[in-house]
Amino acid sequence: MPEKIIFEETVSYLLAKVTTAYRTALERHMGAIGLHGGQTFVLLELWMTDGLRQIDLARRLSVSAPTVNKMTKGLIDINLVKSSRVDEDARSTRIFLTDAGRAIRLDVEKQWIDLEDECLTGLTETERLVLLEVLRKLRITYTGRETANAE
Amino acid sequence: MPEKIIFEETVSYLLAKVTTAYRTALERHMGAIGLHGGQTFVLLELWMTDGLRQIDLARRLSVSAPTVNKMTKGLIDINLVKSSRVDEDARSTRIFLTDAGRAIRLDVEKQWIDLEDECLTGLTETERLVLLEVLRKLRITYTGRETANAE
DNA sequence: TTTTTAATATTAGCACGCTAACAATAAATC
DNA sequence: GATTTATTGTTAGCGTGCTAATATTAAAAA
Repeated sequence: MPEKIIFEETVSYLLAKVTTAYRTALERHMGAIGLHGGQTFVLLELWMTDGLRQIDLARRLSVSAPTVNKMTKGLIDINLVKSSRVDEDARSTRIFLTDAGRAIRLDVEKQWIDLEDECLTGLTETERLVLLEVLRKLRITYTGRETANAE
Repeated sequence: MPEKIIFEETVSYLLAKVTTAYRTALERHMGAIGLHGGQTFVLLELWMTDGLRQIDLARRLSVSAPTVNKMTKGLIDINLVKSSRVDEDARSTRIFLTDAGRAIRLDVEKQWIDLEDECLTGLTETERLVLLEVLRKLRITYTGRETANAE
């Protein structure tokens, strides 16, 4: 007999519900300081390593090249980042932070703390630690990568 | 002294990485049977309660009215669902499953089992149970609702 | 050296999330 | 009954993810 699957009781189902809701919360928090969700993660990478090429960002963020292209365009439009062609390779452009791009870090950190507090509401410390570990595993499962700093 | 926040070690950061990757995995699995991620969840609701209005779907799925409008249009285009105006209220339309819309359930269940298996790769049974509980809590935190069957 | 292949950025177009704005209808209020 | 308010669906437009296709340039192979 084929076992009847109950969608609502699967991890995948709940994960889908949470992912949608979480992205909305992220947009709300970052929108408060004039940023969008995806743009925030580009800035995070540039704060670690300024002057990355689009292809580098795509690899570190685990997103496609066109997605990076749009996100950096958005950041250029609001003057947080600028793009420079380099002599070494006429194909690629390097993305550099502007002064404003460096300065907004404090605001992002403040919002991030709020976002994290909201996220942890109702979770015990044990649940938080297990969740961290499980999310790391899920990240590897889906992206095949543990950290952003990969070649 | 302001504590230095390490984004990569927050739940929010990992959640963001996993959400993006998970949505891609969902698209891949459902794409294999000609569906998109969002459409799948509309079907799930209609399998439970056929003939819902768009506003009902929006509430149960915790998404906006325009989003439901687009997703149902997509389902109508591929003939899994049809929309009927009702006498009782000239504003609203009710969404009904077609025969194909009922029939595709078996394919979705099959894909869903694969999706769930992939998701659970590398997790222990304890981690799975804690994850389920935590995801339920996160869902409430972000949507203020525990189940889909809310008014 | 010439040709082929690979790498990088970009454009077009789709799904799915959102908000804002609008039309039509129903319900409530005066 | 007439007016106001609320509900429902829809359109327009944007960000963020994707794939496919294209131009340009670099690297490899012939």
